[in-house]
Amino acid sequence: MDIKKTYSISELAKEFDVTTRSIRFYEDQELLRPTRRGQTRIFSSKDRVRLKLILRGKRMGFSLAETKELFDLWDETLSGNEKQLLKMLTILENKRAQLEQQKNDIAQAEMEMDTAEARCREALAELQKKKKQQAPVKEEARQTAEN
Amino acid sequence: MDIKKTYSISELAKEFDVTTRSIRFYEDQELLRPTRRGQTRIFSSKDRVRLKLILRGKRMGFSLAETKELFDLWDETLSGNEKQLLKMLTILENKRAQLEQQKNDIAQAEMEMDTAEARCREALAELQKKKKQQAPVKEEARQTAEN
DNA sequence: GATAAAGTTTACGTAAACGTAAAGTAGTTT
DNA sequence: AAACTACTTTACGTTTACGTAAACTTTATC
Repeated sequence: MDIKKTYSISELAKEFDVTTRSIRFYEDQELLRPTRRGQTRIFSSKDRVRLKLILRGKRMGFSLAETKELFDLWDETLSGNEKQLLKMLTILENKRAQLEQQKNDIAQAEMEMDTAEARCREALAELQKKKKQQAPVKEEARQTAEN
Repeated sequence: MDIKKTYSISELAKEFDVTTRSIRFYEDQELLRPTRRGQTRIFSSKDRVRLKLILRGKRMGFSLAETKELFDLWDETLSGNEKQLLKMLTILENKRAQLEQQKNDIAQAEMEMDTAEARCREALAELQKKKKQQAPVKEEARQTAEN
């Protein structure tokens, strides 16, 4: 199905640029459930997907506990009990609200960064003007320097 | 001219739903710089804005250190040194890249939540069908119960 | 068969972001 | 004046998410 069936710990660590320590920690917290050959961990492509989700969750500001809760809930829905299904739906709604908030936050931040950048560029332009007054440059030289 | 000139610590705490402990911590970390009347803190509307920014930063997954760095850099640009201005511009570019990443993450998450929700609803529909088969209900009764 | 390479467990350490007493001050209400 | 309220400082405690070192095993290579 996927590109590959199993992965070693360092393969995953390299691919996602995390330490093996982190991966072991995620297993300890029961976010990953690798099998074993001897004492060596063997990760499935499902584990790989989960790792990807964990890291995306982190970038979005989710704690490992939150992510684990989602994983567990999702697993429970697969053995479809009605109560779990309904709970999952409400949690999904909550998460959606969170995402909306984040989108607003990002939009705001982008606007403020626009004005901040504009002010920076203005200030820089001012400095350039002063420089020119102090040390005016011949036209020919300026043309090449502006490149 | 804002709504008000100064704020007490508990006013801000209430407005933004944080503890006074947190606000004092932010001051300790030099993200806020309230003045004092005696030993009592007095927050300006600038502090209020910064608090808002701090909290938004947190929601976006920024550490207090990151936010402080931005504050400090911004302050330095106001006393416009060229080097600082250029540094600010490059940092702004980095932040923009971060925001792009976050927007991608959010979009991905939304898609996956869509499919997750769909599966939940399907599973629920299946359960409803089984229920009906086990205990079929009279039409009239169902009509009112469905409300 | 020595040695390196990649894996393991155990366990103490750490940075961030507060929580939570404890104990004191300053103003103001009864 | 006693009590209440809002504020303060000091300082130790806690959770999260790993870092880091020490001391093995297992497997591949020279």
